[in-house]
Amino acid sequence: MQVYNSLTRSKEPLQPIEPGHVKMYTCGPTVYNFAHIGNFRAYAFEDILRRVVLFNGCRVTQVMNLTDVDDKTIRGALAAGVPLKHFTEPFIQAFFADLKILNIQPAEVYPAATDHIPEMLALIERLFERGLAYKSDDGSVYFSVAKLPNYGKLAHLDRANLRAGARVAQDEYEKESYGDFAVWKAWDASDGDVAWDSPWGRGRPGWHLECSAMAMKYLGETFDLHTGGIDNLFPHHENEIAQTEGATGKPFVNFWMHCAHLRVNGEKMSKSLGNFFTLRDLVQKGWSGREIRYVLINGHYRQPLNFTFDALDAARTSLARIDECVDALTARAGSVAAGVLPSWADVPRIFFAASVNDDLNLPEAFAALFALVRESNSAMHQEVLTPAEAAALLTVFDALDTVFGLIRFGRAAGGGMPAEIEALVQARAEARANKDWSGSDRIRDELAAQGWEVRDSKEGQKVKKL
RNA sequence: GGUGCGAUGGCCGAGUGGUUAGGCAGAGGUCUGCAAAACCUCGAACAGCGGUUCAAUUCCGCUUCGCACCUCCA
Repeated sequence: MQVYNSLTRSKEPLQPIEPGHVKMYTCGPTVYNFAHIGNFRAYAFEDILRRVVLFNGCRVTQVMNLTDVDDKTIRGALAAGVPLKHFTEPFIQAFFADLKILNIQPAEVYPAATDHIPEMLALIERLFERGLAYKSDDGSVYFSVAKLPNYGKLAHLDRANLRAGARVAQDEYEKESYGDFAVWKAWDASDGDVAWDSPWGRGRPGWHLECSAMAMKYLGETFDLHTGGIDNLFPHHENEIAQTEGATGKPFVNFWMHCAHLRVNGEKMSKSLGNFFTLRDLVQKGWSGREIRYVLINGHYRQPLNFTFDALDAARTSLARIDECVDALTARAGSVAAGVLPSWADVPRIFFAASVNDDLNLPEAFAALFALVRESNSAMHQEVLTPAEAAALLTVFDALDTVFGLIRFGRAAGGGMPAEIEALVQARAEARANKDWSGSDRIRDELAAQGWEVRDSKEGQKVKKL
């Protein structure tokens, strides 16, 4: 497979250091609130990446950090009047629950920043040894960007052209030069009781340092792949590179991948625009995890994605179409063992693999999926599909679904129908046998009113809960 | 000011120097008592202006508009 590497700004074959085993680090949530769908776009992208690597027969070791100490978590804990861990724990659990709703595969390791303070202190020590860190008057420790010649290689930023952004006041910290960033932040009153001892005084780790220390601990000083949202490219990822390469003198990461932002109704998501949604907001509005997942992975990860309710509607209809096809194939296959695949299935099957391996081109992968749906339906319509072929097609759908993660996932449970529904269906069968069409239609309306859809086919009535 | 990205049919969203992306929505048809589903067919797009070329939606330049980052936003 080949992927777009932000470092080289080109597509390159993804070759892991250890053949057949991709080690990746993905920037995880800051657990001060429920994650929103913009966050989940990034996690869904990383999930697809992971699944495509697995699809290619490689092993994956994925590390996703939990940032459980920073300005926002500290502020939240102080406002709630509880210890930091007590404040963050529910959001960590909510995050894992949300991942399940979206069928995002769990990472191998979820290290929390507060559990890795010793590793962080050791890393700062190494930076001092290399002459890359200095202590300021207020007790904070800064990384000296000027000492690292290739600082800016990821963001392609020229230090001479850096200028103050609007995000942070310039006089906030006591730094030697603009561009230096804190690896250790000295305690102040706004931190409450959140502080750790260090050789440089009480304080807490800088955000960038957390990721460097934890990535190195679990994946080694040099590993394959690091991902995140495009907004993390600078300064976060640039600074991770600076810290790690500064300390080790070795390359940190071979491949960097970044996903574009999500917009909602064509606008940046924001609370004031009323288009700010957490996953649970959408679930409360009646959208399922698989419908939301469909929308999130339906675009290419490097293009901005416009999230709309029309798109969710389209996802619902599209998924129903896939479900109908899979159900029909399942019925056709019966208990027959998979036989030879119909020849027309080869093109979409191969096209699918080529698409996902070309920098995760999911839109094309979906086109392949729908080609299979269309051709399968067509073959069944013409009654030329054998049960063995249907069974073989189902194995193909399942193979594709190892990447999509939504064909077999999250479908409304079939289950039995309540006795009163059963009775209505039975009554309707009798009405139909008597060609009592108005009676049949009346019962169909009644079933619809109770949330059950009935369809007539050659095999009889098909009843489905809506 | 710097560094990048983008503009595709009613909506979402790929891709390509010449040949149907795909999904949703829409139109017509087949099937059906009707409906639904399914199948078949169809219409509809490449922001604007130049340039290169036999040929440009695709390559180049400019313009307009939009987005992202420029020190702790996925």
